Amino acid sequence: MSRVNLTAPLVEESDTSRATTSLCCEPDEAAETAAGLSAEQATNAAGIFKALSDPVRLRLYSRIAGASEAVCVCDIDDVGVSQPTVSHHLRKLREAGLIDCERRGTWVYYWPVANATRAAHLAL
Amino acid sequence: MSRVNLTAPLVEESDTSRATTSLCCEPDEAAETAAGLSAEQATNAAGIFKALSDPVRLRLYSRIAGASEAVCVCDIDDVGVSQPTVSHHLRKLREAGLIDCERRGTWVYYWPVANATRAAHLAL
DNA sequence: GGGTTAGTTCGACGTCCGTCGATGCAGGAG
DNA sequence: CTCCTGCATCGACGGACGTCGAACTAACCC
Repeated sequence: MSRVNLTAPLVEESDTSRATTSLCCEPDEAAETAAGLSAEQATNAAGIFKALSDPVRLRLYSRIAGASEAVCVCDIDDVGVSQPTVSHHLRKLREAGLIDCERRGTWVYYWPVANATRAAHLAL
Repeated sequence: MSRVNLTAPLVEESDTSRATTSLCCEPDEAAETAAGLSAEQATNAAGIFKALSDPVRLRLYSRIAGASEAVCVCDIDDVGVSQPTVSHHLRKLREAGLIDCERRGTWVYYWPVANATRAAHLAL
């Protein structure tokens, strides 16, 4: 663990410790911390991150997004979970707007939606 | 909803439907679909995405990552949830390796960890 | 028609997650 | 020392999530 031990003794120095007698939350620091995302932007981007926050789902997406053409489900269902589970994850990715699909005869093909990860890139 | 209705009539054409009589999962399509992430890569990147998959947490991170200097907790705790919840989310971000912190007198300051989102960028 | 194969949907289970109030703990002020 | 403030931790609650087997549907073939 490289986490800071918050109960440990702690820093001793010097120039910054002078500030401990003044206020921390100054009223016009806005220029530094106001940036951030709006509540709406955060919700949108978080939705994309959530869709990619499962290892299985992320592997499925990376296979779909990395292929040069639409991919058949049966080509990417070797990710260690049952077939209904794969279907469930693909649905989540669809609902997040990251991929789309189409039935071609017996099989269903998936492909990535262009620019679907833009909001996520802005947050990173 | 722009989702494909999988129970709908379905496409009628033509050149691609010829392929329905052949196999879908061809043995040497590897070059197209093998790409994807390894199970380990996916787990790592998914951990980062998971840390950013909550709107509140994403806003906290964007404020910390967007600031030019370390940020005091009290400068970013106006996100609409209680103080223990903010602390909980900051801990999650720390455990994901996205931020780090340090105590300075009465207050605790947070800053982003450099290159912590690299694995996530690779997956996007 | 019946049978088979590909894939989604349903229902249930256990686990994880976000939220809160209450509590604990460190540091500064008097 | 005692009070007060800033923040982390604890314990509990409700809801969401990942997983599976079973059931269902669409398409193809005989």
